Amino acid sequence: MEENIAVETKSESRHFIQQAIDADLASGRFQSVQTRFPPEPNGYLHIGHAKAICVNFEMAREYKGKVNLRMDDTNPLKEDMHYVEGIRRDISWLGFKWDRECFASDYYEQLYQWAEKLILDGNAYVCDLTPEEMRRMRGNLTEPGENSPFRSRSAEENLELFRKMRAGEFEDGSKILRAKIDMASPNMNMRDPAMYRIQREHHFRTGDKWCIYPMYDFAHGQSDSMEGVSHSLCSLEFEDHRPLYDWFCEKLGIFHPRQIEFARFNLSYSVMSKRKLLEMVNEGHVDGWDDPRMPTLCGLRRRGYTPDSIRNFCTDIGISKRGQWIDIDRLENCLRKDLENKAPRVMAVQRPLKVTIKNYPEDQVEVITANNHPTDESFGTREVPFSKTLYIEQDDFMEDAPKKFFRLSIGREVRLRYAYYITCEEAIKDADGNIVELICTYDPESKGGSTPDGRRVKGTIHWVSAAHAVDAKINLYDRLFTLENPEPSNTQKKKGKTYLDALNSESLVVLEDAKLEPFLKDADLETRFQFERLGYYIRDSKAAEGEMIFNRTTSLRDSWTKKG
RNA sequence: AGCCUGGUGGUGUAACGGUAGCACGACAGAUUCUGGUUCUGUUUGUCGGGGUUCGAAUCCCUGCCGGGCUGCCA
Repeated sequence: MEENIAVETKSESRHFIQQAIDADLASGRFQSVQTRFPPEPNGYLHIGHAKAICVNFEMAREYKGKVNLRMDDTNPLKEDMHYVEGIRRDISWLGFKWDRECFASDYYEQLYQWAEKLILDGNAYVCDLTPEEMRRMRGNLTEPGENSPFRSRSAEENLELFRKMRAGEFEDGSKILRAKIDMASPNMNMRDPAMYRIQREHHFRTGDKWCIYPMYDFAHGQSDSMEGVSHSLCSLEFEDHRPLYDWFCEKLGIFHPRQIEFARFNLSYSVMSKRKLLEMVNEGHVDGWDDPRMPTLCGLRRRGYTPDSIRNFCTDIGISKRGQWIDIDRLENCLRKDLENKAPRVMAVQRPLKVTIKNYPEDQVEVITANNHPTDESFGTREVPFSKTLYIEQDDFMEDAPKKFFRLSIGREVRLRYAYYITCEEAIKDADGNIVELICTYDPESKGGSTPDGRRVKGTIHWVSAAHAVDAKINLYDRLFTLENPEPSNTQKKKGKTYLDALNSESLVVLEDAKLEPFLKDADLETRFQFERLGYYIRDSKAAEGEMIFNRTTSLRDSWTKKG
C-alpha cells in the first residue's frame, strides 16, 4: 500500500489555466482558489456557456475552492428574473452546485461609493458629451482620441455632478461618468471608458431605486474582488478588458483577482450567439428556447441529452487560447457513448410496413422475453407480444435488393429480433405501386433466434406486434443549419445573406404513425430509450398528458446507409 | 489600417531547446440475435521563408492566415 503511494505516477499534462493557478498558489499570490460563473440574466444558457461553467466549477473543485454563481445584472433593459430561474435550473441540471449566489445589483451602493472615490482621486469625471460626440472623439483603430472638454473639471464639481446624476437631476443619456485614463491608448477600452450611465429603467431586483447603472467594466472586476474571487476565468473576448479590470482594482486599492481568458468554441451546423438564438425564437424559426434543435441547455435537455454527455464533451474539447471549431458529431458521439451504457433497449417502428405471417396461427399470441440491455444484465428483461400481424420498418424491405442488403426481400430470410426467422413470399402493392404489405412465412423451429440445423441469417430486424402496438408520434431532429458555418462571408453579407439563409428546412421531420411495443406505454418522461437499430429517444417533456410523442435525440451510428 | 491574440494529422489537444504523443473521426479486419456495441490494426501533422543552436513545434526576425477590439451591451 505505502509503496504504491511512493510510486511516481506519470503526471498528467496541465493546461495553461492550471499552470497559472499552480504558479499563483506557489508564489503565494493567492492562498486558495475561488472562481465564479457570471452570466447576464438576459437569455438562456447554451452549450458554449457549458464550457465556461465546467471550467470555473472544475477548477474550483480541483483546487478544493469555491464557486459563486453571479448574475451580472447591470443592464436593466434586457434582464429578467425569469432568466435567473432558467440559469439556476440549467446549471443544477448540469450537475453543479455553487457555493453562493450573488447579484451585481447587490453591489450597486458599494460600486457607487467606489466611483466617488475615483472622482475624489481625480481618476474619474462627469462628461456632458453626447453619445455621438463621444464616439467621434474616441478616435478609431488607427487614430488616437481627443480629450473631452469636460475632462478637466475639478473633483468637487465632478462629485457634485455625479451626486446629482444619482439624484435624478439629469436627463437619460445627458451625462456620463468616465474613467480618466488615456485617450491615446492603443487599447480602446482605456480611452476614458464609461463607468456609469443615466438610465431610468426599472430593474428587476432594485426596482426604481437607481437611475444610474454601472457598466460591465466598472462592475465586473470589483464584484470579483468583493467576493474574493482569485481566478476570474472568462472567454477571450475580455482579453482587451483586462488592463481596465486591473486598473480599477489598483486605483481602488482593493483585493485584486486574476483574470485569465480562454477560447470559446464554435459548433458546426449551429449558431451560438444570444442575439441569434433570441432572433430565431422571436421569429418563430424554432419553437422556443427549449426547442430540441437549439444548442441551449434546456433545448438539449428536451432533446434527450444527458448532463454527463455535455460535461464529458466539455472535457473532451479541452481548453486553450486557440479558436476552436468543433464538429457537432463530437457532441453526438459523447452522447452516444454515455447512452450506450444507460439507455434501456426497446423495439419501435418509425415508418411501419405491415407484415402478415401466413403460416402463423390466426389468434395466437406468444409472449417473448427480451433483454433490456445487451451486456448489462441489471437492466433486466421485459415481455414482448408476438402475433400473426406485425409491423416492420419500411427501410427493412427492398424489392430489388443488392447483395449486401442484409434485410428482407422477396425470397430472403431474416431474423425477427428475439423471435423467429421469416422469409418474404410476396409484396402487395396499392394502385400507385407502393408496397403496403408483406406476406411472409416463418420457421416454427427458429424460435428464440436460431434453428436446429444451425443455418445462419445475416440480418436481424426489429418489429412490433400490430394488435398490441402503441401509436405514437416521433419527432426526428436534425442539425438546424445546412452549412458548417451558417455565418455568411463578408461578400455574401453584402448581397444580403444572413445566417438564416442556411436554416435547414428538414431539421424537423414528424412521423405521425410510429408503432411502439406496449412496454413503452408507461414510459416516464425521464428515461432515454434506445429504439433498437434506430437511435436514442426520449418522451417529449412538453407533450400533453398522455400524449405519446418521442423526440429522437440522435440516431445510432450507421455504417450501412453511409455506404449506400 | 493600428493594437491585442493565436496558428501541431480531418478535428481537438500534448510535448515548455533533446524520440512529435494522446483522443475523436476515417479506413481495414475480428466478434455480434442491433449494419449498434466491443476488440485489433492502419492512416494522416509542427503555416511559409530566414536565423540562433550540436540539436528548434519550442527562442529570434519576417511574411501569410484566423480570432478579438472603434456600445452610454455584457
